[in-house]
Order: sequence, then C-alpha cells, then structure tokens
Amino acid sequence: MPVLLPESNSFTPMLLLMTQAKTTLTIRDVAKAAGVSVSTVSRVLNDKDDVSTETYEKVQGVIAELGYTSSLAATSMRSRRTNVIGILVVDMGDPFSLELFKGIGRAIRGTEYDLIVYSSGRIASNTELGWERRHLSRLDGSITDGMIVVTPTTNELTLISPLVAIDPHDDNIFPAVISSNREGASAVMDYLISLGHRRIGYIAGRPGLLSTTHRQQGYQEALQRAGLPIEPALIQSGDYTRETGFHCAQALLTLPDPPTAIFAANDQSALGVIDAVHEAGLSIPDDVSVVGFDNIPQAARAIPALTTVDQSVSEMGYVATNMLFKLIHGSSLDYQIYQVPIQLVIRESCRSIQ
Amino acid sequence: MPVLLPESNSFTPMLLLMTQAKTTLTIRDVAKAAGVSVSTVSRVLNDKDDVSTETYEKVQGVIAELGYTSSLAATSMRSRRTNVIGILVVDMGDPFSLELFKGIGRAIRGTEYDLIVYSSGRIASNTELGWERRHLSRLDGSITDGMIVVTPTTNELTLISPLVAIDPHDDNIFPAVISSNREGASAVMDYLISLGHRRIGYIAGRPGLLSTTHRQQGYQEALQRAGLPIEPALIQSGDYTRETGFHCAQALLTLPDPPTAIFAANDQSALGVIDAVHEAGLSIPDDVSVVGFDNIPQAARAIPALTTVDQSVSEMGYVATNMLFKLIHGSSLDYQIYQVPIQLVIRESCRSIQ
DNA sequence: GTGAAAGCGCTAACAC
DNA sequence: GTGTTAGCGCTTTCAC
Repeated sequence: MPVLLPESNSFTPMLLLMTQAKTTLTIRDVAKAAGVSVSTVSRVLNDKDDVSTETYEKVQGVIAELGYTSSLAATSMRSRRTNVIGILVVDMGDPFSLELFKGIGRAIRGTEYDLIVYSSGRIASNTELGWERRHLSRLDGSITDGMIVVTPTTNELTLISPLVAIDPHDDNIFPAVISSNREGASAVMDYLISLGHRRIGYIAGRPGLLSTTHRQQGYQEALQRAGLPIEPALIQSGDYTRETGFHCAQALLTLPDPPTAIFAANDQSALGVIDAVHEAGLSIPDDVSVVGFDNIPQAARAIPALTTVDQSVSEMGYVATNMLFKLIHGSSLDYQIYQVPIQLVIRESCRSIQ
Repeated sequence: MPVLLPESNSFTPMLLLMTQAKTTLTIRDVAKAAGVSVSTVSRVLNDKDDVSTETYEKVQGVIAELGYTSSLAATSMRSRRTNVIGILVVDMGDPFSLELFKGIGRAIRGTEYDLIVYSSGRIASNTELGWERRHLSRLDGSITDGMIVVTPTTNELTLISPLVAIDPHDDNIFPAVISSNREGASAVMDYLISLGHRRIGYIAGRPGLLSTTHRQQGYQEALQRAGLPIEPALIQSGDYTRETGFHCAQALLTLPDPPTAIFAANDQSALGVIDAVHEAGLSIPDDVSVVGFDNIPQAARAIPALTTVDQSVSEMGYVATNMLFKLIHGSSLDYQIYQVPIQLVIRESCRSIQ
C-alpha cells in the first residue's frame, strides 16, 4: 500500500533535472583545471612514479576538489586491469545466490577489489542455452579482471580473464567450488544407521537437478556400504517443497511396514515431514526420527529440534573469491577443485533404536 | 577444510591459458565474417529498422555462430542507453542488502534490463565521507541507465542518470523508499496499550543509527498519545544484539515495579529478552508479554510464538526498482517518497491485562 | 617529467 | 541500405 507523503503530490522530476544537469566530469576537465595534460592526470590516477611530487599533489588536489572519478567503462576499455571482479548469477534473489554473496562479500572486504554482480532480467535468455556465455563476454575482458560464475554448464565458455565456477554440473575445465551433496547425504545415513535404523525413508528433491541426484546417490551408497537393501517403496520422489514433503511423508508413514526414520532432501520437505508426522498423531523422535538437508545453515537451523546437514554456500563464495584472486594475481592454486565440507547438526530429532 | 581432489595436485593454470588464448571478439570480426561494415553490424545489434532483411539475417547468423556479444564497456561509453541498472551497496553480505536484492531481483525479472550490483572492498573508503559519490560516478553515466543507492547521505550526490535512494538519512532531494520504523514501533505500542498494558519496557537499538532513533520515537509517541508517562527506567539502551537484549531484559525484570510487557527494537534483542524471561523462571505471556521488531520478515518470523513487526525490506527493493524504471523511461512518479507498510504479526506472546 | 597522439570497441552522424 | 568516419574517456607509446 503506497503511502503518499505530502511532498509527493504529482511529482515531476524537476529537482532531478537540476541535479542531473551537470555533465560528466572527465579527465580533460581535471587536466584543464590543474593546468596539465591528460596524460599527466592519467599517470597520477594510476600512481605511476614518473610524476614530480609537486605535480602529483597539485593534480590530486584538483581531483579531490572536483570529486572526480574515472569512468569504469573508459578505464575498462583501455586497460586490462580494472580491479573489479564479477559474479554472474541467473537470479538475483534466490537463496543460493544470496548466501553466496555473503561469502563473497566477506572475501572482498578489505581488499582493493570492487565487486560487480551481474544478473539479467531477460528470463527467456536465461533458459536458452548459452546465456552464460553471452553475459560473460559482456563483462569479461572489459569490465572485470576475473569472474565467478554460477552455472551448470561451463564447457562451452571461452574467456579472457580467469574464471571460477560454482557447482558446475559438467566436467568443467575451470577451477571450481563444489557442493558436498553426496557426501552430506551419506553422512546423514551413516548417522542414522549407527543409531540402529534399518528402514530409512527418503524424500528426494526436484527431479532434474544435480543436487537431487547427488543426495540420492549418497542415500543409496550409504545403504549399500552398510549392506542394507535399497527399497524403492522407501524412496519418495519430492520436489523440495513443504507440500510435497508432507505428502511423501504421509505415503511413507502409511506403508505396511513404515520406516523408523525419514531423511528429507532439503529443509522445506523436512518441514512437510514434521507436519505429516504430527498430523498422523505421531511424535518425533519417539515414533520416527527425522533429518533434513540444506545448503544454507540458517535454513537448516531454522527448524527447531531437527537434526540437519549444513553445507555453507557462503563458504563456497568465500573460497571461490579467494581462488579467483590467486588466478588474477597469477599465483598457482592450492587446489583446482574445492569441495565444501559438510556439517551434521545433531539435535534430539533422532532416536537410537536398541 | 580444503578437500584436494585427485586432479588438483600442484595445479598450474595450463588448461586455463588454453581457453583464455582466444582474443576478444569485436564488432569488426563480425563485420569481416559477414562481409559487411561495422556500422551495419551495429545497426543489427541495436535493431535499427533500416537494414535489409537479408543482411539482417546474415549478420545475426554470424553473430550466433561466433557467439559474439558486444562489450558492455564499449557500448556504455558510446551510447547513453545500456539497459543496465545499478545498485550501490556498502556491504555485499549484510542482511539488509540481501533482502533488498530479493525485491530488486523480483522487479527485474522478465524485463529487458540487466542488473549490476556494485560494492567496494575498500572498507576504508566506505567509512570515508563521499565514497558513494565516487563509486556512483564510476558507474553512472557510463555503465548504468539509473541507480539505486543504499546510503545515509544523498545530499552531495550529483549525477547524470536517475537515482532512487533507499532509506536516506538526510533531507534528500531524490526519489526515495523509506522504512516505517517510527510507525511500526507506534503500532506495536498501540497494540500493547490496547491489551491493557501500562508499563511497557523498551529495549532500544544501537545508538547512532537512525532506525534506533525512529523506533524509539514511535515508542514514545504512542505512550504520549495514550497519555501514559515516559519512564526512563523502562527504556534500556541496547545495541541490536541478543546478549545486550538479555542484559537489558534482566534489568527490566528486576525493577522494583517490572513492566508487564517488553518491546525489543529488533529480532536479536527479542531473542535476548526471551532468554532472560526464561532464565528468571518466568513465562511468556503469562508473566510478561514480548514483542520484537524487524525489517526482515524471515528474521522476525523465525522466532516462534513471538509477536513481531514485519517490514519487508525486499518490498523496498521492489518498489525502488520500479520507481527507477519509470524515471529512466521518463514517466512521472506516482510518489516521490514511498514508505513501506509495516505488518504486525500477532502470536501468543502477548496477554491481555484485565 | 611532461605533452601529443594513437586507439581500445562501439555508435551515430553523414555520405553515397 | 550500407559504408566511412569521428569521437566517447581513458591509457600508453613516443617525442621532447
């Protein structure tokens, strides 16, 4: 509900035009004001050492006085180095990206680098193959010194500056930071199995996503390692939503031989499981143990009294940024692929059987 | 803990160099390949109508084949219109910015605009006066068609393209989106007072922040409106943290005549209040009613069974973006200042007195 | 130590 | 309809 304040009556951008009147301040303006040539100003801007102290200070004074800043566009075009790193994301608002930003923000703080997050509104072009490549080349080699890309396919990317991929879904040739979906799911299963559970229900993620596949792989691998059977009836195909989690859990609970534990592939479906357990008049963990998995610590921890798997996506952002710094700087990497560790947050939602 | 995968042994950027070998693809390459002039390619790129269908398709074919994308830097420099809007934030990772991104992402989705979030790592320059201006002019008038700025001071900003300010702390002359801190706090108090509470404790925010001042104003105004006294003993100076919230609440609860309700200025201090109430062996709401305030719905709602004030920062981002679109498009604004509505989420944490 | 001038990739006159 | 050309603001030789 828009609140119209007094001053807002039929606003026309008058004031705005006033403040916009000023034309862009260029290096020529600074040169003119300082009584030197543009090249001298450029030298001062880039801290070249062949400028006399006297001139340097005079120019710096003028720059400060005028409040001049070089245009990113012009600088980018002319020189390789911009001190800007870029992040390419599909959707600015999704939790994964947001979590990533935290880590990237942390990594960049205190450095001399600036950060540009680039995201396109044209959804059509985002589903279309090759959008990453197109957006990438818009920044790469001009505005940014290096890029972090959150995209499933990196194979077809060709670029000029260093790149670090976040959770690539192909055999990528770039340095990358990857999730521990399989390992995390395995760890959950090992834990449940160690508690004595033998029949463990699984609520899978949205079909088609790699996280779904990997988490389910972890589930199955752990069973196999423990010599337990993989029962199709215990595996419900979910979609990472609470509603579906609810229905899947109901299906599991009404099985002739219901599982003693349920493992949900993300926080939302875990919530659905909790709903279903309560609706069935059962209690956690007395009747059934419940575990959830999530990328984002806060999401997982927001569910009280539920054992969860944390896997910090923000850590992925942090590591990726530091890898990129190294690449830009020309140093060799400590690892080409970094797998973020997982953490099992154990609460009272699981009960030991016997 | 870094996980070194097999392929990561002493990695040197060999592969990378290979993929980086390709030099930037320019408009000239496309022109050459299509057998036309650069201006024709430019015309095709910008969908000018004076190109023959034949030529148009030939050029488009080459563009697609080569995977060419125009350089943002070059385009920005030459033409006013880039179809990119920029957001300037101090800290990429703070909850306020992240929440804003959600709304901005939502607003931009499906439009023809791209989004650039700009943030600087140089913390020193961020505390320094005028950083906004410097960063702004780096993008403004070159890369972006308009900007959204999250900064307390907007007075000294001069720019070329439209600007929308988020929660400016000065008498700004730009279109802005502002918080409802005062109104929200007032609404909470009206609610508590309507329940019959007369002695309401307040845990203030971090001194120096405008949100702190405004929320406290709301607290005091509501008391005055109701003809109730403002008792200094009931107002604790907090800092938006859980720990301080805890200590402040303890102080309130051990008063000779303790309040029947406590209003915490944010979600964290509300958590501290809950801790203190429980530690004192008291219960909510039987012994004391508790309310929390927060900008971010999720934060406030994450506290179970606590009445909270929501004020969606993401909504601020959404509205700001749409205001900016209008400005860029040259349309007049519906309002120059938009105040985001607040919402009281009432749960069982408050008890009616008498 | 400083200036003049070329040109980065692109767009927008202006020719033809 | 299409090509030629002059810059946008900047960095970087190359003179002086």
